[in-house]
Amino acid sequence: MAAVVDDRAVCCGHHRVCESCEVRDLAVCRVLSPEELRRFAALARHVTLESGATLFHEGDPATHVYSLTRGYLRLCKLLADGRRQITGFLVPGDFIGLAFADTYVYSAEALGPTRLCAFARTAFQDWLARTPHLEHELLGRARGELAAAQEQMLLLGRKSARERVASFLLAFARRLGREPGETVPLPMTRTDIADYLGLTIETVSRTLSGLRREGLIELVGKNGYRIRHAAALEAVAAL
Amino acid sequence: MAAVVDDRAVCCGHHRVCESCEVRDLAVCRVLSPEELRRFAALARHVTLESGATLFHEGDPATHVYSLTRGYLRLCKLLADGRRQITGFLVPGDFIGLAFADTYVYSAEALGPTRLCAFARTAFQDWLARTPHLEHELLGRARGELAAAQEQMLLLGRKSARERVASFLLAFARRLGREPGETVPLPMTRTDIADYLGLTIETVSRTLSGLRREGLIELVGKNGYRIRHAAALEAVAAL
DNA sequence: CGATAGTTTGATCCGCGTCAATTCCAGTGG
DNA sequence: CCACTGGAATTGACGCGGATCAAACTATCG
Repeated sequence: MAAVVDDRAVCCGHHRVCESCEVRDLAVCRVLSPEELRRFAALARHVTLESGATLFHEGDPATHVYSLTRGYLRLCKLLADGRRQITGFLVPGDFIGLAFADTYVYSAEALGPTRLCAFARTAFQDWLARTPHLEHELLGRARGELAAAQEQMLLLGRKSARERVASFLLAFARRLGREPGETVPLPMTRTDIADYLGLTIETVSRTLSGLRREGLIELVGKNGYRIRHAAALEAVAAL
Repeated sequence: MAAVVDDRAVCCGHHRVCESCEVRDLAVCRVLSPEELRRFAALARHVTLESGATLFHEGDPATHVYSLTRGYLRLCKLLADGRRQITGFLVPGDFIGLAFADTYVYSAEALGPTRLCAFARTAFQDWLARTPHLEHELLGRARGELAAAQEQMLLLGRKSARERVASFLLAFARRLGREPGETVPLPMTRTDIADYLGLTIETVSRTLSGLRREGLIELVGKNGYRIRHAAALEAVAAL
């Protein structure tokens, strides 16, 4: 694994414990008292991934859970012949560990330079069992992810290519908290977008070009975009 | 709503409290002490649905959560123009309330005569907050549903029609705990299967006929099937 | 029986996948 | 500064899997 673990950086990723920590919104910390945070910090280790590195592989024994503090991850599932489905993109503040128990059910790969907090899974589970309000917080997160997963099933099962791309652009902008009109970064490649939307790279490219030609969006370099007409794009998305 | 609520049937759906109750495996009860069960029972009401009835609609305020005791439900999401995606089928023992908070994120409809236990959502949430090990149980359920949802995304995004149908037949048989070779009931219509797999009714029908012609499965009436060659079917499913 | 809803099967069509050829950049080195 | 290079993106031509349209068949229920 290309992950670099920094054992000395005992940090839960939350400013109440660690001044140097860059994350503002770490699920597992938000609901804790200072005393709880101190004990919690002892469990955490910083992990750094370089661009394209794999955090863990689908099917491997699940040794850790993580909280993403910087950068973006893609979660991938593979078929035997290499076909790939990306089940989600993670942004800073997301927790990794809601969907699996003993083995990872997807691979996690860095879209660029990435930082995480890692927790040994068994220790985390033990600690979770003694911290009911944290479990409550995680259940809320799971709720949101389940609803999002079902929205994605609707997209994959019933929407056209054009509707899929429009839905994605709107959802990703909202995910990053960007106002309509602001530039949204696209940390993933066209291939990643295609594998997330159940399309091919060519169809994604053609569809983006079409939306740009029609003035609904603006492409900012190759790794960013801006929504010009949110209402029109929402109409295309068939929400 | 076509639901019939029986106010006198104070029953949590678990035999330890209610002799007449038919369910064997009710998530919200399994982890409770007798005393907890008694208090819990006061929250529950029996609901009966006739075939095709709607338990609740997508977008409505979420007033209740449920535990399915008898029959099968489909969970549906609709687009404005009527396109439908079924995000899951529920079988006895399943809990309904993991994916939504204030409003239902899908509609729930009975595939046949159905019985449920209903719990007022607010009361259930209050009670949940005071029962950590129940929250733990629900988090485990959410974990399983999330993993299943991601498997379904892989199916919808990347599998061919043939692979989808084969995957569905295998997964549904396992879901009902049927051994390979046993007859599996199909309580849903071809339309339901199509809307679950992101296909049309014609494609589902053609594909089932094809698998039957090849001897991989046997169709038992129109509402049942038997897997003749599990290994071959698994190969088709591209697991 | 007829009526109705669900299913199967066949013929045709089209959106998106596939294959192929440029084009566009971000590096990198001279 | 420009030339070169390799990976990513775009664009075009064409074909196929599954959707659509149409019709016949089956089962259930009055």
